[in-house]
Amino acid sequence: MKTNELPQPTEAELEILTVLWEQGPATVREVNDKLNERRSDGSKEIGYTTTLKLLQIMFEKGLVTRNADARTHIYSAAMAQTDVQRNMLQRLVDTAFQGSAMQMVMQALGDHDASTEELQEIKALIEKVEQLRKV
Amino acid sequence: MKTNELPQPTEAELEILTVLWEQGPATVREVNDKLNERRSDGSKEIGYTTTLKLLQIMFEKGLVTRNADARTHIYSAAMAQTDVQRNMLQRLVDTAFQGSAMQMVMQALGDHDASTEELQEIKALIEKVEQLRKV
DNA sequence: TGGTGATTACGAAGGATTTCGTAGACAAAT
DNA sequence: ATTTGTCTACGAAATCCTTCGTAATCACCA
Repeated sequence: MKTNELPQPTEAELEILTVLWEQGPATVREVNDKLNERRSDGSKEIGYTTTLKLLQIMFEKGLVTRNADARTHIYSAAMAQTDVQRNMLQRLVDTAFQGSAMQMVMQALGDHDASTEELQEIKALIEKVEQLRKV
Repeated sequence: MKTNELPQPTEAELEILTVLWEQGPATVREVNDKLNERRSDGSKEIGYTTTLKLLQIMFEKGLVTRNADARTHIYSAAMAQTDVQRNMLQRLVDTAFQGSAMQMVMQALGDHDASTEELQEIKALIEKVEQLRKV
């Protein structure tokens, strides 16, 4: 397992991590079931051994930990969801927005319909930052 | 060339598109040179035929167009930078933020140091949206 | 005890991405 | 005309990701 590297989960790995973040520690069977539940669309079912193999690889990469005391192992996400989100977002900003996070934010605000509450929340955050800055 | 599909440029493809967006239409040689210029780090130089092959593949995918009138072809980005940014951002929001663009915005605002001007810009945008909503 | 079902480990196939070597065509210069 | 250099096209190697089949192991229970 490499040290000191940012987690760069792939598409399938991110799906599994999302399940673990939502459900907490889980067995392969539980992860696989959840994965197929949220696949309500017509897409093909994911085989059990596919999920198993992915979790084994993720374990080697350090993306998950596992408790192998019992025969049926229990897997857990190795890092907080917000940390992974932060890294993925940073990567997108670097590669697609030439490092300009604000340009990205402007685009997101323009494209998406924020609720009144969300806009208030963002304004509040901005004002908090501004207050901190004035002092 | 497939129709009606969202552009999903890979890492290397995005780098090439960025060059084309910055420079405008360019030859393989020009793209390759720019690619290696911006690689100021210690990473290995990209070979000419590597860039050529990528542009040929991108042409087949419809990511770029080309003028093949002359022996030396001229390549252009097939879509606007903002459109590609929009798609990539949407994809990240869907996969990593469970579709919550606002959660993503909040995280970006929290993580990055926005300048006072940028914060003003964002506030102005929010207020514009709110005004539109009141009417 | 012997069979049934679940679990892990392993390997490998298939596809996509990135890389580059080589061959053939063409143009300019000597 | 021959050489030299640049360009395109093509194929293929190396790597990664996703998928699953198979074999071995274990637990349970009839």
